[in-house]
Amino acid sequence: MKESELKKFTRYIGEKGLKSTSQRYDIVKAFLKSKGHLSVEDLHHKVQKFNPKIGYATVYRTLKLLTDSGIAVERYFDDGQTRYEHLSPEEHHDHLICVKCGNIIEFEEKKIEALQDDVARDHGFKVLSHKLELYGYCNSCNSINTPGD
Amino acid sequence: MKESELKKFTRYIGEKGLKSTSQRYDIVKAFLKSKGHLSVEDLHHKVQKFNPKIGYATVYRTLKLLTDSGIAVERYFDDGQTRYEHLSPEEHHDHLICVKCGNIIEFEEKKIEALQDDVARDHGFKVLSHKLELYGYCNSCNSINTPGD
DNA sequence: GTCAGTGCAAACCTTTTGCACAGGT
DNA sequence: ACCTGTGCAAAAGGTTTGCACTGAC
Repeated sequence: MKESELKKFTRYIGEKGLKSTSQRYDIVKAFLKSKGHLSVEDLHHKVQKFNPKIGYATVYRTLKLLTDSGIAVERYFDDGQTRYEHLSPEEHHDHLICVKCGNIIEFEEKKIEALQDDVARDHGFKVLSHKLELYGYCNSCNSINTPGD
Repeated sequence: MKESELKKFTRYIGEKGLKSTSQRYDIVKAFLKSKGHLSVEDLHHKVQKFNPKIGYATVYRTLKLLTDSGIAVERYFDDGQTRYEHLSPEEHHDHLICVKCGNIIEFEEKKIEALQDDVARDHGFKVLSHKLELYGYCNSCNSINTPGD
């Protein structure tokens, strides 16, 4: 029995005795509607359409709630901004990142995940989440690149 | 034929027509002597012992050179500081990170790397480097943790 | 009515940059 | 002598925090 992410948030708010405010719901809904790797800036911008008075601080604070409630995960790429993406254990994906054009391709590989679990077990580690990023040249950038050097 | 990392730096400096200054060598040597994931703060502190006048700016600038010359790689964990570690393709390692105590365990798994190459190939991607981090509870934190949530 | 949540601005921290001086070439 | 590199301090991002006001309970 799978509950929607919005329900999950509502439940989290309830369990923690937090208040359900319109700002929080605007932000959560904007987040859930989006996909990919949202920066705080992105999300703040989207939320402005619902409620132009919402400030960065509230977005930051709500994003923390989303992270704590297991709906979102923080990601650190190399652009100096923390980005947030949906956490859905069943459809976890990893990233191929082109260092030339910055394009990010998502992929999924069950066999790698299985091996990860093996490694973790060997170290007595209980894995909650993981992050796998491959950096290199994507197909198009690779063909431009001269192989000799 | 494998050259030392210091030689590699010297060569890089020469090729680019950059100047070899004592500050640069102090920083590079301090970096090469260290292991693990150095923050700029860490490295600055270490370098102070050789030359107390070296400032943060020079450390940052030299670390960029180290990155460009393929001696160091930047890493982004979740503490808001960029960390640098040695790049040695032959002895690449990945990380198990305890979300409770912050302990970082390094590991290496050739089979995972092989699968990564397969995935990359499927996408026409030429991989230069990668980053694999497993987040969870380490052995000691796990035993403290009550399994029944 | 109380107390957590919000919005704003200031504070903070890491990283970058401008500029005058130092030092490698 | 030239011109890059350095050190300092200021600036520039991104993120957090203090505080008075708002609004959920």
